[in-house]
Amino acid sequence: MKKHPEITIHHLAEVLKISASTVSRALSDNKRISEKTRKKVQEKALEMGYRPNVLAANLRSKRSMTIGVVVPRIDRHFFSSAISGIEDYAWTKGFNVIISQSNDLLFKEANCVRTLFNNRVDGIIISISMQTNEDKHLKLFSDKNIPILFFDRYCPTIESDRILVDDYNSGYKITRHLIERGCKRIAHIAGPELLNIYKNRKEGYLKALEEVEILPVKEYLEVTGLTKEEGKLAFSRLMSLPNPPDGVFCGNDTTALSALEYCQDHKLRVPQDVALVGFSDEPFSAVVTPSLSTVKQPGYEMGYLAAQKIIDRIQNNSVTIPFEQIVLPTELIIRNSSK
Amino acid sequence: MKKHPEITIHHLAEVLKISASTVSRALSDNKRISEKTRKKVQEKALEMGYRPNVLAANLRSKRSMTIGVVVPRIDRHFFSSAISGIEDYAWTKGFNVIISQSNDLLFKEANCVRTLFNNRVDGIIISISMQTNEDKHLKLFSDKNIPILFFDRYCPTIESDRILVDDYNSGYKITRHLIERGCKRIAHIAGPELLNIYKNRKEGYLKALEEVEILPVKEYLEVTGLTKEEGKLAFSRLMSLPNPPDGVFCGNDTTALSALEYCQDHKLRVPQDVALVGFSDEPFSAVVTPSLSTVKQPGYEMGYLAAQKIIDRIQNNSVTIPFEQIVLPTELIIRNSSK
DNA sequence: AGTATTTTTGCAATCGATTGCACATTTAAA
DNA sequence: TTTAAATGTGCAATCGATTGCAAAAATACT
Repeated sequence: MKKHPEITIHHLAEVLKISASTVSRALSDNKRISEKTRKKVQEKALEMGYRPNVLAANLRSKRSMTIGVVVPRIDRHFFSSAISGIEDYAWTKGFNVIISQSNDLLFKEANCVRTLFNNRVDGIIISISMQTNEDKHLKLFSDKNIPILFFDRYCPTIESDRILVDDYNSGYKITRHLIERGCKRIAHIAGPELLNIYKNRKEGYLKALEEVEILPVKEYLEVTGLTKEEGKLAFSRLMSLPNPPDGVFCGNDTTALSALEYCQDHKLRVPQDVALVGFSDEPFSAVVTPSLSTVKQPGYEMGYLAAQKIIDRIQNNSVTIPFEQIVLPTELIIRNSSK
Repeated sequence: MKKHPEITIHHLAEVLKISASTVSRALSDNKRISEKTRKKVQEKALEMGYRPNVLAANLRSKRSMTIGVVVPRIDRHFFSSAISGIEDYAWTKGFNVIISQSNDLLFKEANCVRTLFNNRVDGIIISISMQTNEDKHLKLFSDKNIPILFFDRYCPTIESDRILVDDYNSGYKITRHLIERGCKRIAHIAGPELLNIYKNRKEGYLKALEEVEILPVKEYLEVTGLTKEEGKLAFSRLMSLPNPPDGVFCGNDTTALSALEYCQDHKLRVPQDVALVGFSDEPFSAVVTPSLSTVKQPGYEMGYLAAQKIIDRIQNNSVTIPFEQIVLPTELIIRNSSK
């Protein structure tokens, strides 16, 4: 007797003395197959330990049931939460999630995108790198009409769905908060203008100042890469000014933390001497001393929503559905660093 | 003229007036193709924007160039670091990484594993859930001789490669450290015995006590699920003992943090009244006040190594290579919580 | 030139599932 | 009973690349 190392529909067909097409249809619950044969086939399939060959099915149907994800770094909490959300939803719909990280480098991002493209993912969810100042690599997808969805950091020149948070308002709320607690000289450590998220945060900041008729001071605006090191440098520049700020809105929690460290080293009291607010609500923010005021971004929810949106578009890939830009609200969390 | 929405080797063959097989061989640098035609084909391929159909190739060659990863939660720093390492290496070798999370639930883990199996991943890297007390679902892989590799949390009944850290020694080092700084009554908040990592940490703890002839006190050993809540409860039980401990080795940083919070709420000084040590070196551990002593596990390196190991096994899938268990050293980081 | 040898190329089957179309069977309607 | 409609099943092509085998072409050797 012949051994069947891997059962195919043809083996089932042979055993059941019906055609492979019937088996295929029976297994996919096609309504053109009678209840009787369907049951017969499914039972036999189970009995013989049949497992469908996803590869073959995908080849034929020209889908891969896979969505690609590109993020700057997987090990950053916001992104891993988002991925968690993506993964949770995708899994329920039978989609796989292939992830890749750009390390905030444009060439690496282009590389990832191309690989995902060659692997024929059905759609791509991406948060672009800090260096991304062109969209050639992304055109690959939009040109071929493969759904692409940006979350958080997006490329404005590509028409597509976007899941964002309200950075403008967040920047505004933070600054308002600093004003209301009595800060007079409010500085902002911003991220690269290239990314709209940072630009918007900055504009929210400026708007809040304008509203209470505080003139923005050029020296109070630092633009950096928002790393720990750059943050510390920027903050030390700020505090070395003849008239240093008494409130600083840091572009993210990492720079806020390095500001905090600077203060500890230089015996500055937070928030008495200078109030600090960060951005993102990293896991450490609630537990540092003093605890760090910040803005909470719903990472998991964004990911979940992103997955919903893109799978929906994959499955109804009509070009008719207009692109949607969903802007989620954020939550200002006031902690001791600015109380 | 006919439009070619997606170029295949057949289109190339047609244009170049050679056979598809030659094209296929030329593209894969097969040595049986002359330099001349090879160049000709490759240039044309580039010119026409040919991209190989990975699906078709994989179907034929019965590989998927994909490795599956199952972790309890993606958004935990240790795991996201490991994934980052896996991803970085796999990418260099042209492998994709499909990730899935078990949420520390056995049934979800079994589900993930089965899906990956059906998707015909070439290998699987897994860190098992806290509930995993059986190995049926993993047998799927070992039975079919598909490489499986455990990292950190492993299933002892499955023969396979493993990348671990030296939990026993870590537990030992932590306890030694507490002893040396003068602690007399040392407690341990342990994780479920089901997982060897926790068992080993506990045994390291016991070994250290034994060495200095401290008799283990039953009440000083708490076994929990190591969540924030359970940690707090366990710690409060410890501190409510008639003779509370003056040093606690917490099973992870999360429980150590909740212990810290308990101390703050109850006006206990750390480390004067009770010294604390955690495990894993979470991002927050260095920045809480007091900063948390802990053990650093090389997450990224473990992931990177895991990917190397499994890809190596996939590519030389001879059964002859004996399974390997790699145990990486950890680093005890002494911070203020136990100084 | 003629044969042996090596190099290069092509034919056709294969991987396993899907699907349009046609044919067969059953059921309903006239 | 006949015709029409509905339901169930099978044939064969298809998705795109790979590969064993054989044939053709190029080269080497008497």
